[in-house]
Amino acid sequence: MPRWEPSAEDRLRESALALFLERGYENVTVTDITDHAGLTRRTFSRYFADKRDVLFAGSERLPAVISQAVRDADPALGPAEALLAGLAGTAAILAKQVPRSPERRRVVAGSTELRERELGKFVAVTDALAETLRARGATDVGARLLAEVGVAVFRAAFARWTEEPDGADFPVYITEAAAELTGALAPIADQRK
Amino acid sequence: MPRWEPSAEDRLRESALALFLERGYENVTVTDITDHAGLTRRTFSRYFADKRDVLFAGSERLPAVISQAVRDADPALGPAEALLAGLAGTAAILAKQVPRSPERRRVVAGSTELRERELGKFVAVTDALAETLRARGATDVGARLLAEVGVAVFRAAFARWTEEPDGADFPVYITEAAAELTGALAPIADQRK
DNA sequence: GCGCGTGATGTCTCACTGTGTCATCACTGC
DNA sequence: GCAGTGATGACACAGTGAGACATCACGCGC
Repeated sequence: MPRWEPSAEDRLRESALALFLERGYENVTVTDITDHAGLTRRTFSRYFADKRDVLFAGSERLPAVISQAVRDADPALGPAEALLAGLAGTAAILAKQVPRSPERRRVVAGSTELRERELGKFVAVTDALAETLRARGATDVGARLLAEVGVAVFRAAFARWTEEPDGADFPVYITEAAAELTGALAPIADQRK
Repeated sequence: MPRWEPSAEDRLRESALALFLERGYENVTVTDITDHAGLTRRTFSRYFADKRDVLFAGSERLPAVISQAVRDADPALGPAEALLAGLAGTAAILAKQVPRSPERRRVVAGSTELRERELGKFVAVTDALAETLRARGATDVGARLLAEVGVAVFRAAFARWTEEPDGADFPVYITEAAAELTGALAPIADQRK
């Protein structure tokens, strides 16, 4: 229930993104952001755990969303197939819901600190996915590795999608990346039997 | 060429690890570390970029070491096979060279901040590996994904190796993890053709 | 043997971050 | 109206990372 100027949180996020794009993440202080938004540093801390966090709004929901999608996949599918279906489904939703993805991506790519944080967010996704895949019958180590591969595929697809603004839909990139990976892994897989 | 008490850098690392193990990473300040080592905070900054860095000595060499191992693999091997061979080879060397791995691992596992930093280090490995795999004939996207999978396999193997002190050799865990992964991916791979 | 330069370390200082505590203000419901 | 509640501001403090400069120990040439 916002009372003052609407939605301090959104204003902070907007200001942050704008300033980061303009000067680069490292050259912007929290005070710069709050001044720009007409608020104080203390208020910033109430909405975001730290300076990096202002760029990762809603990411705490991603693990639940993705694993739910995998859980909801056709029960006849094995773990790996369910994983792919779930990723593609999530990508379709995400592509519409998350605004400013390309801008955010550019800022994150420009700072080691931010890339580290992003990786941390994906670890949460990996953990949740591994748990879900175990529940769908994968072995312990297999579930972990499958989850890790799934996240890698997701990130590769996400990168291409944001880099090609007028390219294909997000889910298309997912199946493409997965095909490319299994192709590259085929020599090892075949030798296995 | 150190002149005073031998090797300030090593003393700082030792002190840091000891204190982190004793009280936990978050509850130790840089001043605590330097006091313990008989040095000053300013000197700490000269050896390490930040507080986390004191736990990641030598990690900047890892990308070069691993990619060199992949480059050195039998030229007859394809990218994926060379990757596995290189990882196993590096693991064998690493297992002997890096001291205190289990302790370090325990500390890192106890702090989100440190886990993030570790992920960042592995990104450098992934980048170097992707470049090497491209040189060995993998496609752009395929090289990236293969590298990512390689790092995942490496980390899974590393985790098991440090968790089972009297278990098998590090390289054994690598081939085990790779086999498990290709097994889990088989359904997708088969459907591909 | 001696001073000199070089490099490692210490001292001092400052900007920035993250956080606790308390005051203040705007709106809600009575 | 008026008390209460919740968002925001003001102030303070510990911790970090970094610049500028002083200082000290060693190795070398004379």
